[in-house]
Amino acid sequence: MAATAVLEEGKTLGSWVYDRLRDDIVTGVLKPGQRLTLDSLKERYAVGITPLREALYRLSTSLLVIAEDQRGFRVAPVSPEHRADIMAARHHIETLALRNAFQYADLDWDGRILAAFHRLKNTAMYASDDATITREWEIAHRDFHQAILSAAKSTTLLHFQNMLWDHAARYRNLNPPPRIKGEALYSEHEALVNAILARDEEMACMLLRRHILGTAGQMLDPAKTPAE
Amino acid sequence: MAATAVLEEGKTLGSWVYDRLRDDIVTGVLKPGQRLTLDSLKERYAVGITPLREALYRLSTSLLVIAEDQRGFRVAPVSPEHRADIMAARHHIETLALRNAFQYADLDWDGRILAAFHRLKNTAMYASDDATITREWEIAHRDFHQAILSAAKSTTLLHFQNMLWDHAARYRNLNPPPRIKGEALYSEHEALVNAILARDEEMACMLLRRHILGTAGQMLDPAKTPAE
DNA sequence: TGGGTGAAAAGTATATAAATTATGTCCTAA
DNA sequence: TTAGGACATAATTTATATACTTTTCACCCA
Repeated sequence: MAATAVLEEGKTLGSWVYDRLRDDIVTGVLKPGQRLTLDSLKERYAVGITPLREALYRLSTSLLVIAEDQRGFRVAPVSPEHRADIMAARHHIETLALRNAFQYADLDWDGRILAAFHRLKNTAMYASDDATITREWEIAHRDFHQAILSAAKSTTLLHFQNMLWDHAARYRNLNPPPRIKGEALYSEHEALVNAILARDEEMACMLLRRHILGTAGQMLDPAKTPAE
Repeated sequence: MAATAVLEEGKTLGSWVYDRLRDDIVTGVLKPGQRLTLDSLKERYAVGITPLREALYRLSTSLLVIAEDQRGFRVAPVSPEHRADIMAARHHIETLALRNAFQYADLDWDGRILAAFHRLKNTAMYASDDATITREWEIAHRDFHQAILSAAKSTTLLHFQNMLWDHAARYRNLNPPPRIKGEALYSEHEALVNAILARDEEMACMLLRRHILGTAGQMLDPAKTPAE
């Protein structure tokens, strides 16, 4: 099971297993609400208990893991309400970060956006089974959205955006949008790029909002999965 | 130096030392940028290295501590720019949370606000030296602001607000506002309470903004310490 | 059925060992 | 003489193994 990821130079086992755990939670390999016993994780990742605990505590602060004193750890549960809350917060935070980015707009920003968009549109979104999202697309997608906000100077907002992204990505992976919707994403991303290149801040914010929250109809039903 | 705080039933040493560390960082006992060697902390708090590391990693996710692989931990540094960023983010997040709270306004909310305000206004802000803020006021102040937002249902925004509060409180403690400014706080808080009781959302948001960011003159100089 | 008991499982903390980073000295070369 | 680099040593961080505590759960008895 364990990916072949290798411990990089200068990194600690704790950081390595932190990345692995976050990844497995976000991709849904570790299920929401699932109990995370140290013994099973120790075996799964082939590391000692100490780095494991350290990684789990780190994840608990970003709410991907729930830690309870004397009772161990479990994957954070999911719910339609929590999903709606995450998406709403993400919309607010990313809008703020985008407006912040517009204040420092320059050609480098445009360049990063164009490069990330180029990669994104040339990366397949669905795996051969048509139901799961590929890892490559997931990475390209994240890089694209980070490029969009990369001119922003507010490290605090960017840190929050980062946290929220993991949660949003988890919901997306747990319930991937239908293929038809997936194809609409291309034009949504493209429109966003064009609005930014044209320095149309209001348009860009509006498009980002729609992109995150989906259309009005979907917003009313928090159980539905809006596009990403 | 160590407070007489005692380990509660059901709590772990790790959680206890986490609270102590956060407290010592926020109150400025542990200085910004200061190196946190495990040996010195082990001695200071009289706990083993394992719970210490777990606590430090938790604090690193909320950016109060910087953790670097193989190089240990240090207290997060401060700067006028970071301070301005924290205050701006706090203003944004708390405004969003306040608007969220207004959606669920009810008499219980009013009651919590009145009770918290009553305690706050009857708690001394400055210690006998006139230069440091008392612990009691700090707690009452935090409780008051949490009461203001307590009707909000967005757990995500409230979580961010919580993180930001610690950072803001640290800056406040590192450079306490002058006594004259401190006395103006009473009326600022009171006006906020009145606006909420009157269900005047726009007024409340405006007052909260001014409360967090201070007056226009102070905003121009990020080195200045606006009121809280 | 319901509650207590005890064994097993799981979490927590310490001490120890291993690996990495930082420090300081000495030597060489300009 | 001094700047720079290599080496050895000390300090520190990281990881493991082990001991200890708490929780969980199945079982038994009332």
